[in-house]
Amino acid sequence: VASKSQTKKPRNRYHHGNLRRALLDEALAMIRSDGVSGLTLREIGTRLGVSRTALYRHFADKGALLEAVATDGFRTLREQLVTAWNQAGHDLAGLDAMGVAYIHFAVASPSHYRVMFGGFVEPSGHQPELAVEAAGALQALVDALIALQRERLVHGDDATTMAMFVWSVVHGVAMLAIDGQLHESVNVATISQYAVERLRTGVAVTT
Amino acid sequence: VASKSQTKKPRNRYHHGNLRRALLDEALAMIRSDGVSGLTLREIGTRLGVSRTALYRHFADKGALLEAVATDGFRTLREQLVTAWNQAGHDLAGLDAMGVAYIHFAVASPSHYRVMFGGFVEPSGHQPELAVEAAGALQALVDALIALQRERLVHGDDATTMAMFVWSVVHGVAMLAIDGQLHESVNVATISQYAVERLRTGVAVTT
DNA sequence: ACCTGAACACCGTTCAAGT
DNA sequence: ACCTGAACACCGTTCAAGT
Repeated sequence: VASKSQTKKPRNRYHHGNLRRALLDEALAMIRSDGVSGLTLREIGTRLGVSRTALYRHFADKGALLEAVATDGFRTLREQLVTAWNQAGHDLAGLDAMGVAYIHFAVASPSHYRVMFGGFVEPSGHQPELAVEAAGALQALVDALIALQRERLVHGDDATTMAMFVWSVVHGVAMLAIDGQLHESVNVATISQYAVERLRTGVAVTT
Repeated sequence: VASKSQTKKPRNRYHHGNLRRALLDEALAMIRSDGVSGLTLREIGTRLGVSRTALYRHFADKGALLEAVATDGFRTLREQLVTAWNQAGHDLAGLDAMGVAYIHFAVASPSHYRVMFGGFVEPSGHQPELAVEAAGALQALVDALIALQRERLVHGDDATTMAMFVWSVVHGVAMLAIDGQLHESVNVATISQYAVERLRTGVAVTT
């Protein structure tokens, strides 16, 4: 733990301990406080006590930095989905928990979430890592649905199609919540609960 | 019609026929071809053969221009939703048609759609026109659901909550499609159809 | 190998001045 | 009232030069 906290204030050192990680963390902090449009490469350098151009040793350009931010987000999202699924038990309640966890992630880190889905990164990009992490987050959902299918708890439809649908629902709720587009009479908790219930009704096998 | 096409190439005129409308149209054209990040106020002025600062006579700043673009988008979206609802007949098939029309609008004009939902405009803004148009688009959906409730075709749940749920689903599908996040084995038509069907299952009264 | 400082091209916005 | 040209502050990025 001590060796990691060492990289926190690395001033007056020619060789930066782990500049790439520090740049990424600072970018995340700036995005969180000032939004995506408030992120400037120059300010990152200033805050880290490093030249404005030092960043280019670790990222090709601003787009590559945002790509790394998005990749980091998908990794975190997958972890939280898997945790929710495991903690709730591998049943329909687990599916509910994943939906809630998904929306919670987006609402808790709206700007980070927007970098992942706001069109800032090209999905057809040559960087495979982003695609791998994004696919991994979706796979957590597919795996859960397959497990539920095995126990005859959800329809036997194509699992990937079902997963895309479930993802669409929680993604839609999350985006509307972030954008402040939810009608005043319908708060996040209400619509989340309603969505999860209707999701279950639409997907689960009626006994 | 002739009087409108007159504003198309208004060069060498001190008094511009309808500069505000021309600025908005040019902004839409630039967004469509180059994306939101490709929109620059300077280029708009150049293309219209007008000073770079002429725009500030009609819009407070770039944000106000984007706000107008978003407002325009919500107005078009509502029109297309109402048209779909009316043409398909005021029944469950009409609800399907609205869902398809919604996704079609987003996929056909991805950058315009992103301005409406990409966090570029503050929903808490002092400009009431944007909020009015956004609420109007949602209202088209609420009205349809109320009509369906009257005929006992959908559940008697709170219509606004139901509308927010339906909106979330089509919004989620649309955003994932625009972002290119749909899994390769699931194209837009497939997930749209699946979503509309599951939506109906989740919302309709089971006879 | 990694970092620096100056420089370049570009942008949104302001403002005194024109008609 | 509406528009213009010059100017200001800011940004991403490049590049020869340093250690």
